[in-house]
Amino acid sequence: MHKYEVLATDLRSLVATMSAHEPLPSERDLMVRYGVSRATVRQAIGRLVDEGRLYNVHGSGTFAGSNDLFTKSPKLTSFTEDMRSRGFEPSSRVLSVSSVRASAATVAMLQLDADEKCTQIRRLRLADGHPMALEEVTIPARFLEVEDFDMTASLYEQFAARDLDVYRAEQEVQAVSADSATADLLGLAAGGACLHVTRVGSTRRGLLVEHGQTWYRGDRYSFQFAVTREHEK
Amino acid sequence: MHKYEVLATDLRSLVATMSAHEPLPSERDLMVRYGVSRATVRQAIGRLVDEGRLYNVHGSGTFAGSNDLFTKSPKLTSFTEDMRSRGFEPSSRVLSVSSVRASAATVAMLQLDADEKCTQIRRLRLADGHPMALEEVTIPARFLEVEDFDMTASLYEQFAARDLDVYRAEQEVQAVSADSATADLLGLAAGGACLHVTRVGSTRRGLLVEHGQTWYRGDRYSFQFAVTREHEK
DNA sequence: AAGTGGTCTAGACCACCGC
DNA sequence: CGGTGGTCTAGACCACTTC
Repeated sequence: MHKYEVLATDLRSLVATMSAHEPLPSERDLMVRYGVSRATVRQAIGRLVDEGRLYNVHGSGTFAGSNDLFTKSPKLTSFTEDMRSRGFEPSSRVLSVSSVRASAATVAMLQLDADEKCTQIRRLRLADGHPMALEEVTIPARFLEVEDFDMTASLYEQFAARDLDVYRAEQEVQAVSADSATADLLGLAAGGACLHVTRVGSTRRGLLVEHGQTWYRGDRYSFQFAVTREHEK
Repeated sequence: MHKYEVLATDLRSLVATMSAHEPLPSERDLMVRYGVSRATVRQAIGRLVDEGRLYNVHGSGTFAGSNDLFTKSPKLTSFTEDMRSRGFEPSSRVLSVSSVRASAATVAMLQLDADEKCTQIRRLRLADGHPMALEEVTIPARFLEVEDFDMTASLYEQFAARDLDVYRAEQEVQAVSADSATADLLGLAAGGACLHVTRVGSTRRGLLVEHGQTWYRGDRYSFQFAVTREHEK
């Protein structure tokens, strides 16, 4: 455990007890209190600023953030983590596991050879036993063969076991009307609105590992995140 | 212009000429080349990592990222900026500017007093002259009075003129079916899918400035962003 | 073992804010 | 003016990868 992590953890607790716009002790104050250098203090504070818990005002101080609603910045989460954090108990029903040749879209997204063999998994994702999303994931077979897929384990665990941890994903979100097959599976009226998410997952080293599509029930699922302006002021 | 910004700009150009997974010169190399300290080099590189242009591998090096499609992290943009970056020419048609009492939702979102007077603006947003989104923004009247709203200027410019630059926004995205009035305005079939975005905008100091709702045409608008795992490894 | 990024120190000066 | 955060330096040692 590094010093800035210890400090960041401490500050998180401190900030939790503070009200909005209340000032944090100054950086120079914190460095003597914790017996660390200012760079270390700043690294810890920077972390909390990224999390939306603090904000800096040049020349004035560092202050507690204002919103406790959904302060978090967007993070890569699995369906399981996502549902747990929303207070649902996740489960899933595997609809099919098959060997397919990559579609043109997958070839482009994952930069594959034309018609490369892939493993495709379709799952119905449930929250507290009710359909929440329909998911289709396509993975180059050289990363995961059909016969190696373990229906009882999470996909990301299986990636991790192969040293293919998905670290970064690019997502595209769109509103669509459910076709009848999708609506059926999700328990939605035909033509009901769905949140359609396309995802390309890659490892920390940029290896493109998975191409996923998910259709979330529009009436049960929403997606939250914070955005900021890039320029500092 | 600070040194790390100069370096970051230089590195952005360099990275643009590199192919995926190609190694960047080492940090120690860059510090002698540019005559700066290692901390400065790391600040510049850190910036580019945040932008998705580079990634670090502890013990091995820093490398060019892999995707040129939509590498950017989510940023706060105005409709105007958003459309321009997609290659459309934005315009808008003001539907109404009115004085309203804050709805329960707005009161909660902006932490207002009950029934506080607000200015509400409804606009149809166009891209290349075609309807793209319907937008409704509610602003406490103490920030912007109805009679002070300038229909010819951008809303964010008017905020800026009052030192109320929106720096951070929390958004919630959902798929909904358009009601008939909305569908009419957007030129959509009744019940067509819309991307519904709720936004709470705040200044750098956390002052809650605006509560907005936007309905984007599902068939013309999508929303892209990258996410990463939070833990470093 | 050599080279890389990750953490950390103990300073310094600058830019900005509030009194 | 004093205090604050923002930038920068010139080191040091650690952890990790590669050979």
